[in-house]
Amino acid sequence: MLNYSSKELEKQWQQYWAKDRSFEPSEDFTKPKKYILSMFPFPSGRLHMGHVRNYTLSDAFARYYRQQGFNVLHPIGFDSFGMPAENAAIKNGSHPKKWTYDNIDYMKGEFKSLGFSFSKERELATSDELYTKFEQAFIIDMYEKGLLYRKKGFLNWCPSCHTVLANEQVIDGSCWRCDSDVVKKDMNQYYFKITKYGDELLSDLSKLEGGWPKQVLTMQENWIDKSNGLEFKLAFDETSLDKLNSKFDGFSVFTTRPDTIYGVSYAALAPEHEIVSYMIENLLLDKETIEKIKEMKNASSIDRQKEKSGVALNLHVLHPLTNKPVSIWVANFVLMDYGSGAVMAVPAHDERDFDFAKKYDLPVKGVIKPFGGEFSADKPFTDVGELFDSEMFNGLNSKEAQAKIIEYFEDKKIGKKTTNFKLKDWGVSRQRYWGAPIPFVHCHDCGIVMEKKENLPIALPEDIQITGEGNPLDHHPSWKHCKCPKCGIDALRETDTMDTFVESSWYFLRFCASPKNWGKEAFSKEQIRYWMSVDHYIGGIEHAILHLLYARFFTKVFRDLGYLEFDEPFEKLLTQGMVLKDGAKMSKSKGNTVDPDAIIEKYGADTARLFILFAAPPTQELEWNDNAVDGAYKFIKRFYERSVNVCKTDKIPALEHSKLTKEEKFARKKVYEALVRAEDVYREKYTFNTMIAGVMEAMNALNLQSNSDVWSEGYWILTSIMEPVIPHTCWEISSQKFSFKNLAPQRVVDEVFVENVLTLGVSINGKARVEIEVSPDAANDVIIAMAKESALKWLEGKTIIKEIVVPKKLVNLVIKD
RNA sequence: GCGGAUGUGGUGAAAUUGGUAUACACGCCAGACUUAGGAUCUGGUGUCGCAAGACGUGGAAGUUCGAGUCUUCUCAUCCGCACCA
Repeated sequence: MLNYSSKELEKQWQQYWAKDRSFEPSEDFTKPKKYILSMFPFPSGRLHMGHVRNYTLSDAFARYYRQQGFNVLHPIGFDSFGMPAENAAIKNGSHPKKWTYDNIDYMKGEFKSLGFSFSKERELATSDELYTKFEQAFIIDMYEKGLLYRKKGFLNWCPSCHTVLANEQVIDGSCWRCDSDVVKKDMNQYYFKITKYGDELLSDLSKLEGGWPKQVLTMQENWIDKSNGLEFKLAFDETSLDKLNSKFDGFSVFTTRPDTIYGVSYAALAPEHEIVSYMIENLLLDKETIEKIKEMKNASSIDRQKEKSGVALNLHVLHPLTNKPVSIWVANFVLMDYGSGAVMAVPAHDERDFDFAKKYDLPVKGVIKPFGGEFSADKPFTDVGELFDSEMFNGLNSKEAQAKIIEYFEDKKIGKKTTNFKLKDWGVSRQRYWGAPIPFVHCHDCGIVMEKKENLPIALPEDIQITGEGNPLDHHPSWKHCKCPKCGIDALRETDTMDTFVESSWYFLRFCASPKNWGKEAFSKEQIRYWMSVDHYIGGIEHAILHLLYARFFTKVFRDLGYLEFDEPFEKLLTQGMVLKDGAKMSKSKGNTVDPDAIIEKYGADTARLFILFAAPPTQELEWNDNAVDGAYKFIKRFYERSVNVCKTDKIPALEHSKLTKEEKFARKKVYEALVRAEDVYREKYTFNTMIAGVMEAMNALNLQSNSDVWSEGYWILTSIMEPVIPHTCWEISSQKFSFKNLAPQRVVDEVFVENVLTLGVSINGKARVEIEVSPDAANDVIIAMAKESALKWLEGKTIIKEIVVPKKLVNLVIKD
């Protein structure tokens, strides 16, 4: 009698794997490879069930491909810069570095106790100085290429985190991390020129089709949101020019509907537009108007969306085609950071322009009517239609007119075809301590100067005061004082640090580098060529835009810098569902968390892993169920204890199928069915739940017979299938019984699927009625005759009008009265 | 509003891709063994019905010999984006 004791058994194998260095990738680049990557964690302190699910999935892939003979890279690291470390410092006085690395140590222990087959030697933390060193070098390269620049802008500022946020980090007008209302602030900051890659980031999404979930592709597409249209200038009339002291001769606008241009009845500027600012500064507007504009500017983005409002500026531009005067307004629905911050307004054919016009009683001039219908000024007509009141363009349909009008503007050199993206440049400076310093120096004479690469890394000082007020680097007595790398005079270091999403934008490349060269280079082209791209990338859907977009951007930049030779980093993306308890996402505030350590303590790692993979397919939400966890434990226990029926052997037993009993044949069939299913699951479906169900069925079938060769063959295969899921138990069985020989590719034996009797369903008018047993080579007319005989009771007094035989499945008889 | 998904027993979920709906597991019911246990084993378990049988994959229609699966419409839930000119 065997006794399953998860604790001893698991510990023993974890020690074996550590000692044996079982999971280190080989440096032999002639072998076929698989790069299996799960999104690395922030070292928050302890793993939660979402992590466990994530790494259980990647581990299953990694172990499967190792069995199949691939050279597998399955690394892990820690995305270890970031605000929670600093917040912990503010709260309880610990140093962010200590807090971070203590957490990392603890979490590494958890990885081990879960039996994850990560490469130990390639573990890294992005806050390691060696990592910062190469990152800063890349930043310098990007600056030299003009892909990083500094400018003043209206930035998203989180008053609670005391730092700026990228557009991607503002969710519904709130901070993605702490949920505070984000305000706009006017300040200097560094930007990555991600918009330069807007077109490619969009068009290359098609290369990912099939490999990435559709949802993620759509989300990225919507985020980048490209639109084509016409950009042209609206010029002020004489009176307005005078009013503005000839400081501005006009402003440019962008439209995707040039076909509606004859319907322009006013134009509107964003409250932040430079012309508006000029008028306010020079008191060209009355006090009341200025107040209203200030109100618009200060409104939160949510308030700003509630109701349209605006004020007239008493300025006019001339319509570019008709030369008629058009009044200028400031409107809250015009956004400064899209297009040029100004729009031509066509209330007759645009919902927003219409609402605004109604409120301020502005003219509505229709120029497009439905085909075969008339324009009505009651509501905007936004569909495709036929142009009228549009001079030489009358009668065209609006689609054709768009192209013709753009052409006309280009001919006359008064406008041009333009593409606009909703995607903005990525603002990366953060006014916080625990991040990678931006490696630039401000010199009075030379301006912004790059640090010399040999001086990298620019490391963080450790003796800092973290109070939560202001930027600790800025307040440090000596750190920022330095010499200008160019001219040598006294200068100041940049005290902003980088957004932590910069680190996660290239960590998957760093993993490709052999650790023995980590000090010398970030990675080599040869290593990258071999390991990339990532074959399976597994993580949460919450990174659909942020991390995955930035990582794609960096890949393209690195390609253009000559560091690599491909366009997309992640071949296949698997986005796992959330882990729920009582129908809600597990969270500390709701008090519905399940601690992985407690589950391991009670049942062992294999139970946790089995439950997680069995309870739901990976992309779906997973509802935690204590009873079902118990069930998973019982299965493993049975699986282990019944291995007493298996004979020790180092090759798969040869069985003479025809001599076996019915039960023995059935057991073999179930075992090989499970194998076929497993191959399918790993190759394309990833529905581990059905694979495990198959193994359970096979176990149930094995139990119905007692032939020890059938047991041995069954376990030879089942332990191989299950090793990626419950590795400890399977290594134990495999070492006891098979000297590990079965942890290798398995061959499907077809003879077990050959039946000497087929059971067919007989249905009448598509309705299942009885079953008949026929020989596999029975002719259709014999089958039909048998079917009729078996179904006599339903056929009495009816006429059969059609007979259908579906081979190996069923017979359908169609009857009528 | 736009976009993406999902909807099957008491529960988590299967269904070889148009061929006998509910595999596997949890739960529940009954029984066996008991050194009484939240262990193990055996059997049962979609709904209605004594039964024969009828009904049954959110709802309605359609295509088909045959639909959970395909088509159209519709309802509900979840997620993402949202004044983008």
